[in-house]
Amino acid sequence: MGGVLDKAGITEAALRLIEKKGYDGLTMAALARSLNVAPSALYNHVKSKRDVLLLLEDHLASLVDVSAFGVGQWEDAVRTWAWSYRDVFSQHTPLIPVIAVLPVTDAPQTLAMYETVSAGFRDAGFPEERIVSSIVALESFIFGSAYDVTAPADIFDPGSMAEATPSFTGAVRSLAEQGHERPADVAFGLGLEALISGLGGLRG
Amino acid sequence: MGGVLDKAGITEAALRLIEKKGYDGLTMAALARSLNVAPSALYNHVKSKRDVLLLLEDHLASLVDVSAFGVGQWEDAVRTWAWSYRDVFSQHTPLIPVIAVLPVTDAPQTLAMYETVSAGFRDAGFPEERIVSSIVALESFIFGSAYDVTAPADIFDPGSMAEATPSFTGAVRSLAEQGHERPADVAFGLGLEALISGLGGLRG
DNA sequence: CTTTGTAAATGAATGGCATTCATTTAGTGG
DNA sequence: CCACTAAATGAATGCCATTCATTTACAAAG
Repeated sequence: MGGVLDKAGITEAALRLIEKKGYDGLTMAALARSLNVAPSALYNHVKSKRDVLLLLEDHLASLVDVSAFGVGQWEDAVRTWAWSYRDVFSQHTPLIPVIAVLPVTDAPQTLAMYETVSAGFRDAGFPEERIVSSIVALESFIFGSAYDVTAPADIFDPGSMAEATPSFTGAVRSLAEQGHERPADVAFGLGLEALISGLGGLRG
Repeated sequence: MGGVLDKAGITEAALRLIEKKGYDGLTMAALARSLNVAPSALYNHVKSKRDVLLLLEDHLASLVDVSAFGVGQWEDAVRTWAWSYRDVFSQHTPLIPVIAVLPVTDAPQTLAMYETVSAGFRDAGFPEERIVSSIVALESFIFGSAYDVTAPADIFDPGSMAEATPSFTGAVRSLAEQGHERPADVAFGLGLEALISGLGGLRG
């Protein structure tokens, strides 16, 4: 009865499970069941559940669009990359705490993404010693913004505290009246453009 | 045997516990033990463990330094606030997923922080409909950067993949040689200054 | 003082979870 | 045909949050 299982199959099954049941439904038991296998069988292929999350993360990194680096303007490439990166991970926020502490050695697709992005920054004229910091700054913003996408629409409703917080209440109301675009998208666009123009100034 | 427990006491005990054992050590059982009480007793005062995390979050919000708003330049106030905010939550990253989805109604101290910051933005000349988006953009960056502080030093070491990723490897090396400051602080400073100057341009 | 009501604490259960391990099964190369 | 190895099994472990029927302590009302 050798080997219906491997890392690719586990990753795929995990993705299907998450799509159907969300991250709460992603248990080792459920994952095993979806593969018609006993839970303990999974441990022949992954060391722990964290390993599964790591496989997922690296797979998702391969979905991020880096194709604009090397063609056209640096600004446009960063824009495309950042929006795509945020969109992918906004569906997978439980992975963010994992990524944040994940050594890139363990994630080849993620490393490949960094390579493409780094080359794009270098070719755009960034001094070498600022490249990693600039990417990290953008990534931090992207991860934070990914959470933002999942927030409930009324998260900023001050409720009964409205009178005590006039400035904030007014600002929230004003945005709501204005808003056609998703609030999370407005904030992301605003911050991203600020980062692009600010970081762009570091080029030699 | 009425009432040795209340929300303030639970919050304080939880903070002490986290300081000593980290967030892995923060279990309802351990929290109860630290208060000399049975685990089930906690449920007379909080609805769930998530409630405890919520109490913690709101307490931490009160530690964020907003004192610079209303005195001096908007830029300086944002800088002080943002660094302080990041420093506080970099010690409490497990709360970030909670905050991200937390309606402000349930967190009075957090709401108070937003009020002060909003007023600072308004007084600095921000159009009302951009205030919330600007704050959200900054907050997203701050939360993402808080994770960054906790990352291991060698997180970007490409290991055996170094030859396959020359641009990235070079950039990582270059930063390491350069660096006296903590890498997370460099990236945060870079991104924050970019956001401050980019968002500052929205003022009327 | 006693009665009555209420808030708070108890301890025993429940169900879910990741993980471990001794054992079995099934192929593969000598 | 045998020996080795990789993979799957199912039963157990230990930790966890949460629930609930029951008891305890106290305070206010008669």
